[in-house]
Amino acid sequence: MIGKLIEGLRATGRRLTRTRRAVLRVLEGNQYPLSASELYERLQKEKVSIDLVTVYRTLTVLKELGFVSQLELHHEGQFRYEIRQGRKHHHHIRCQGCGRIVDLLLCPLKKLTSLIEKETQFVVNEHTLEFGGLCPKCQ
Amino acid sequence: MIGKLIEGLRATGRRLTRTRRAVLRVLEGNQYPLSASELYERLQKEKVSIDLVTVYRTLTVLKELGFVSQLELHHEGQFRYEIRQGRKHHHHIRCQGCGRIVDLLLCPLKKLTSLIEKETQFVVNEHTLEFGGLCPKCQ
DNA sequence: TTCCTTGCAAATACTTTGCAGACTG
DNA sequence: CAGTCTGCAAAGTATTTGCAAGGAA
Repeated sequence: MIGKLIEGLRATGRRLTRTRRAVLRVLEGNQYPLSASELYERLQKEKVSIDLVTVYRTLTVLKELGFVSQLELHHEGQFRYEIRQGRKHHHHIRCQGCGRIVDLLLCPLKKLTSLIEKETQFVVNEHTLEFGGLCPKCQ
Repeated sequence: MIGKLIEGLRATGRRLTRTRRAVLRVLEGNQYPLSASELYERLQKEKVSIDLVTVYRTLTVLKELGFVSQLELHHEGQFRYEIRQGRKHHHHIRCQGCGRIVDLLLCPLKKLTSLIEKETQFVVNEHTLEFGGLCPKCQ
């Protein structure tokens, strides 16, 4: 992914830096979407010297370049970020007990969109769908 | 609705006040869910003297009593509140241009829930579904 | 009169911005 | 070397909490 990142950065007059590389690496190594502060903590554990502000700025850049997507899960009050590059459209389910987040691969909403467009006269560009419940350990 | 409110307040050792009555009235008079600060502005326009903090506290109480539901629409970074009492389960669509929020009456997700429970081993308790697009005026 | 409720000030949590020095290409 | 990037400090936004005065029953 680094190759494409360099390409994307150059194309927009930006540079590949130690911190951008590190943020992308940590995101790639994670199963579930991370918040800025979680990302910051992981980087600290890996002895990567970085400021929280830089984490935010880096995530903004990666989002602009289309490498990550930004999610807002309900009842969280913060953003989360996950690698988007090469991943299919998907949704999430979050455990109300422990907060664990799991991907859902199915998306039943494509058919629904045209129905909603008729009902509301909107042009639908995006949707968010999220489930909440209890994971096996928390039941 | 005031009758039921008094009942609910009394049952939990609370009182009916000028501000609680006013907050409920404004919410009832609105088509779409309001944020705390929007509610505050409306109250000011109606010459109701109230503090923003009290708006938040009142909304919390109304939520606890089940009179309003709290929503988090995406890309907003704030909560919104709408009357829940006597309303059916529904979702929303929000215009990416002007921010207008419209109710959707259909909910296609009941059937999906059991499928997701099988897929993830979670017990599903809630879901959020939201669409974003452009309303007729903003297209 | 009791004790719940309110307003004001301040704190909190997450995120963004300003600026000068550090680093990439 | 030019111009981008970073860290630090500070500001911004939404929301919550502490406390003493005000108000409902």
